[in-house]
Amino acid sequence: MTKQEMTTKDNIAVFKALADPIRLDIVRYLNRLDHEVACGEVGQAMQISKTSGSYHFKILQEAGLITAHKVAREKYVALDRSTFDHYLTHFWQNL
Amino acid sequence: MTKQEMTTKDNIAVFKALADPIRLDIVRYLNRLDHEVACGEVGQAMQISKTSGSYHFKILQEAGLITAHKVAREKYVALDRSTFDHYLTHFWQNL
DNA sequence: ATGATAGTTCAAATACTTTTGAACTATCTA
DNA sequence: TAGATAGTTCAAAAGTATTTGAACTATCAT
Repeated sequence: MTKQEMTTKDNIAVFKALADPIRLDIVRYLNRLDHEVACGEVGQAMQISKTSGSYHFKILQEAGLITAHKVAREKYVALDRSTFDHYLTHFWQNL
Repeated sequence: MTKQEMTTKDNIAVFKALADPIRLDIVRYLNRLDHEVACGEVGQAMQISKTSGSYHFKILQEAGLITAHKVAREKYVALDRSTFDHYLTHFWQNL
């Protein structure tokens, strides 16, 4: 996706995803660890149910804030720092 | 407010404020103009009712994203770029 | 003083987000 | 194969956010 193709929609999805205390905690956790972690481990650390975890990871993923890949039973997630950089760090450039 | 006093709450208010298409449009408008504008002018440009405008400006103001001061009947608003810089541009430092 | 303009407040209505538990798929371990 | 574990999906319930119109305050112009 090029800069010219950026829409308000993308922007909004990113800010919506970050506008929640649980999801911001997940982001903090993944940032500290700085490597792939299974959803279950994160969910336990956040003390949320697996259903709630599944919901929040989906929102972060759809906003492009995390990458995910499944290995057998487990889904490993990590921050996609390029998305943070694009929409936050370079906010004024991409507004 | 010092960096040490930053709470999740502030963070969330900023992201919530930006997680709305109308408010993001207001931010774009104020960014382009880059000077104080009366709420009414912005509201007209956004094609929203004055009640809706009042609501959205309040949310932006409470998040610290705009400054406002009243001159007689009119309320003039402008972006508070330091808040954007703090929470967006320097996101990782203040996470 | 009267009438218009800028903005706020309130409460009701609508729309959207999040949580919950049960049922489900797929994988693992014994 | 049976039972456990990781995660998803669904629908209902609960919780929030947004819009609306009417009533209001304060200022402005005649």
